[in-house]
Amino acid sequence: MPELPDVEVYRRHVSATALHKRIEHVHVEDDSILHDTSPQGLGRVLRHKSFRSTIRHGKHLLVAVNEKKWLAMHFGMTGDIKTIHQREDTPDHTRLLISFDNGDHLAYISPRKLGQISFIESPDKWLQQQQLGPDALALSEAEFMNRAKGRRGSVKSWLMNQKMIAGIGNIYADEILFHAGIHPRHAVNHLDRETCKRLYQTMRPVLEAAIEAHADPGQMPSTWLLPHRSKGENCPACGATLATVKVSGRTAWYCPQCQPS
DNA sequence: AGGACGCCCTGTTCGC
DNA sequence: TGCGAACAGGGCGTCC
Repeated sequence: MPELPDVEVYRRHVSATALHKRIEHVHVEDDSILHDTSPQGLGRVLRHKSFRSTIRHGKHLLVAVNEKKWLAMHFGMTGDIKTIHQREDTPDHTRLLISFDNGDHLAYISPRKLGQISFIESPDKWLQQQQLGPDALALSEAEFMNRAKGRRGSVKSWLMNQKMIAGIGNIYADEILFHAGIHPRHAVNHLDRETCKRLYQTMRPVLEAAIEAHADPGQMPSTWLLPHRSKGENCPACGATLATVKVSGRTAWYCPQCQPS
């Protein structure tokens, strides 16, 4: 689930429920999710401290312990963040459980263990090292156009390339292209200026509306592609049967009528 | 440079 | 219905 809108929902949740509380226990259920740290290292840094603030960049959630220590969380293809109250059962696939002194716990959930957690010292420096592009919601039209310039390859793989723009994955790339009326395989460098602008101007409202819907497909408008991406379903705009094509090794859902190649 | 592929994992869905 | 195959909202490395 975790693309930009999902991670923004997690960020807001952490920000609203997990800041300024004393951390009592840190339990690592599966250390394969740890990157460049250990259960001991994690405990040493977090125990008896509290979280101060949060930042989201693309699909990454960063939580500050102090200016020089940030917990960086990534979720892979499946993941979630939940608050557990008191003695409630911890959710399945909880890989990290952080317990606060008020009895609440923050659970980092990663069913397929494709997520990763690490410590970083400087968000700015780290984002640069990771070569992540600007966050999709913090990107100007001019820079968007600029980044598209001279790129070869399909528009969908360009949108999903985190070094170009951070935050867009398979689902929202499809959603944005659907609303912009662009075929996922269309070459980026063949998009005319107007179409490229339309793509930019579609990206932000789609991501923002998805956040408003709490990144929950059930709360998204039925005019969206997202609730319809399965075999035999019809385009919510024109009724044509939806089609799929492989792009960057992932399945792209699109409407052959509304998004001609 | 960018596409195709395999891989890391495990739970769910698909198709015979 | 049952079972193995294919697939799933990410990203990395390798080969071409």
